[in-house]
Amino acid sequence: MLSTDLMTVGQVAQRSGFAPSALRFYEREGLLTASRTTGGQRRYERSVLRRLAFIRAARNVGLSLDEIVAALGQLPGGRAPTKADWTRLSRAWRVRLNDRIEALTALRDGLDSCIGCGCLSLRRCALSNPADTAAGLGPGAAYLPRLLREPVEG
Amino acid sequence: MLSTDLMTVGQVAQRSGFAPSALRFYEREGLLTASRTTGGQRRYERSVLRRLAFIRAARNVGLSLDEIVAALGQLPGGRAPTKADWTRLSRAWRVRLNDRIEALTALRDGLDSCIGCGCLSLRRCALSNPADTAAGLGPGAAYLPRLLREPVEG
DNA sequence: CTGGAACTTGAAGTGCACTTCATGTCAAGG
DNA sequence: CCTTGACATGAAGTGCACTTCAAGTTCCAG
Repeated sequence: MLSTDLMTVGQVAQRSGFAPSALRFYEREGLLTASRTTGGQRRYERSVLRRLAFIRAARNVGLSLDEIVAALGQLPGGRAPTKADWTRLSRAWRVRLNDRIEALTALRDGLDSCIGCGCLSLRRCALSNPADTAAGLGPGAAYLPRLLREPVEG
Repeated sequence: MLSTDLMTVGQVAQRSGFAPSALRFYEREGLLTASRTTGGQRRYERSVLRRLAFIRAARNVGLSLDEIVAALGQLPGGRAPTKADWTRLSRAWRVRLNDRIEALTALRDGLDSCIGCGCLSLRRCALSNPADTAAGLGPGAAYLPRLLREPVEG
């Protein structure tokens, strides 16, 4: 057992569920920091687990690592996030989640109505046929929830 | 105007919202077929638009191209899908969508309870700490496909 | 003090879904 | 016929998020 409460990569990996290679990668990318032993090995404070939980939650919400770096940057350096910090982030995430849920639900309901209407040709239903009915509205077309459409040129 | 109802890549691209390079890529990957002019240029039948709509819908549901190839393979060659074909596919998709919706909803509710409970440490709440309870889910827990991870607006 | 697991690094590899590039050919309006 | 924009090809590149590899070093229980 280690003499301090510092953790090795292996321990952090086990406790966080991230692979050691991911932890090193995150450090290179500026998402994590770690102190070093005289021999050069990483030693993590326990707070890194919170940070990793934060990172995982953010990934689950759909943020890219760049966005997470930005979000972490908004939490004033070093110190634990205040309730205000957390609330602000949470609110932004909540919006994202709601958008996604809404988009997926719309898609699912479209699918249901497709089954219901029995449109065999896949020609009329909104789910399968965005291009023809809405060609004038631009690529990717209309009925598909905006969030679920590809970022095609505008 | 072309003498037949066949379409060029450019036209299909414009009508479908997929880039020409994507259409060529899809052909290489076996998702599409096209006839050729004597000069070797691709000519698409109009049905390709249905197929592309199908592909887009499948992508929106979160299927990989490999999965889409498999799904398309289940539609007996050439002929239009029967109601049974469509129902079977739809059911599978519906399950996927429900899983996603459920996961996101759980995440959002976790977020809500985080705000509500004011847990500043990010230590106990379900949102920030899935790792301990779900480390077995694998690295990064990237259950959100790239399609669902769009940049934050605003 | 020692053996071996765990750690270090930079570079390269992986997988997905495409896009871009270089170079050359085709099609159709004027 | 000629020009020009659209099309063809294979190879290589992109971006994300990591993982794997090779070769060497460190830590610490026994």
